[in-house]
Amino acid sequence: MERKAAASASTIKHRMISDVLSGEIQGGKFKVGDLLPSEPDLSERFGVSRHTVRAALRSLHGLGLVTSRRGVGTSVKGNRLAARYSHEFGSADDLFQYATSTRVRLLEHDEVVVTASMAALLHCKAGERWWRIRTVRQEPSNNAVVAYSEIHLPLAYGSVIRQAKKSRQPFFSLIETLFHEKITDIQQEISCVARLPAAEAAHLQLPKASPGLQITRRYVGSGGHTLEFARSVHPAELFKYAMRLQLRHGA
Amino acid sequence: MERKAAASASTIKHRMISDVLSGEIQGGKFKVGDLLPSEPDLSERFGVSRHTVRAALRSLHGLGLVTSRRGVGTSVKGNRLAARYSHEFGSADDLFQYATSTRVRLLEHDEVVVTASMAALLHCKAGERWWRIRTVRQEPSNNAVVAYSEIHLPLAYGSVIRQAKKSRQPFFSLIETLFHEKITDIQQEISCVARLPAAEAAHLQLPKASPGLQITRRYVGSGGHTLEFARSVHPAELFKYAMRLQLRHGA
DNA sequence: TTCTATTTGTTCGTATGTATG
DNA sequence: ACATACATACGAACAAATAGA
Repeated sequence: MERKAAASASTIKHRMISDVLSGEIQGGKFKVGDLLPSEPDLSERFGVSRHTVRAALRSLHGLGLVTSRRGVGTSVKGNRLAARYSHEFGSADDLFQYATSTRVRLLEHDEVVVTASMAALLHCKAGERWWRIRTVRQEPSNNAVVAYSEIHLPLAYGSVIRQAKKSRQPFFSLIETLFHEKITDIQQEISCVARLPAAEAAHLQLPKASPGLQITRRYVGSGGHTLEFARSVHPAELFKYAMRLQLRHGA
Repeated sequence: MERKAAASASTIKHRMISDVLSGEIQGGKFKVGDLLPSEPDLSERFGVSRHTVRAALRSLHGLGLVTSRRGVGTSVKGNRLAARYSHEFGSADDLFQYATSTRVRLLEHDEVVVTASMAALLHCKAGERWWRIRTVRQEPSNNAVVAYSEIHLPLAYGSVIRQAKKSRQPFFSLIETLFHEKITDIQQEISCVARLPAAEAAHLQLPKASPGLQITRRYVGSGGHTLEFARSVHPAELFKYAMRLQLRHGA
């Protein structure tokens, strides 16, 4: 009831004009780099005030189609609608949406020699020695296990493991502060594992060969090297990864 | 225009005003949900024309801090500007990481009365009538099914279904162009379904009760209403959702 | 229910400032 | 110096949506 079906027949002038111009840009009448007619010229063409033309151009600017330079004119920047959606975090901690409500427990940590397949994930050479840490996350109320994680750290950062036991901060956060590193990039993959390995299913208190949600994250420092690699598995149904992607204006 | 530090020491009136208001919002003088003073009131307060106030508010709107409703006023939408990590897309299409390589096939579409549980997902009232569309996505090379989707659209947008068959564009993209809507928010949830319903498993050419990766997305327009709701299921192991979160500079 | 006051949205006109070529 | 083009800013009026009397 609140939405009218009259779609492209807008009576609003500046929108009509931006529609026409947007169509002409996407249709190729104005190519990328071309200068659009000047604002007074467009005013005359469409029979509207310059103010209205500017409102239309502002909309095109918001769509990323044109860019204006004073003293020069308005030129075509792109011919495809470029919206930008972003998924933003206050900090990397926000990745762990359950972090506040759950408790982490360190199971074990040992030095391992990385295999070829693991090396591909860590972006390092096979045969290198890394720390491997195993943890579970539990709901404090009923002790239900919500995550089993396997974390790999470069040998140099081993001291954060002790710290983590005391401070309860995530590894990457400790690495940032203790080693003056800066996480500039997080590469994350989410997938569904049809049959969890027996050991992991056991940690999650699930029957053998249960399915699970798997999330892998590689934390990359400013130098491009891996600061931490984490793989977590979660019981199916119990865990949900929610995110919100918002349109960013003024790209 | 943006030489550099012109932010707070700008002589441009509308910019100065947006700086002040932005500061007051972030400082807590106006809380989220609060209504800002009306445009005429702000004109008087700052001693400028309403036109200039509107330019300032437009800038705040672009920053995602406020939202305006005709007949009501301008209210505060958020109070934070700088997030550190962001996951960006060129467009909402990029959510479908496989979209370019796969082909979508429309199975059926019908009008349905939304149940109470569905209404919660759609953010509408139970009993409303919506369109429901079922599709599958196939790999062109071997015809393997990579996704089964169930899409809900408000009745008013039914015309895009015909269009989708011809133009092969996603529904939300057609709604944007045909109805002058703008997707400002996408709420996405990723989870693992332990046992897919029989019908869905069949569509995915999987054995009964197979696990699957489920992704739900709610596309929200600028008015806050749902433009499209989509639920997709993918075969386990076959599908991976990858993303990259990058540190934003200047934060 | 109808009416009215309020508030934002659209559009016009006009004038001046500032960067470019 | 000059004309051109966009940027900023003022004033005015009406339309459309909303909320409350």
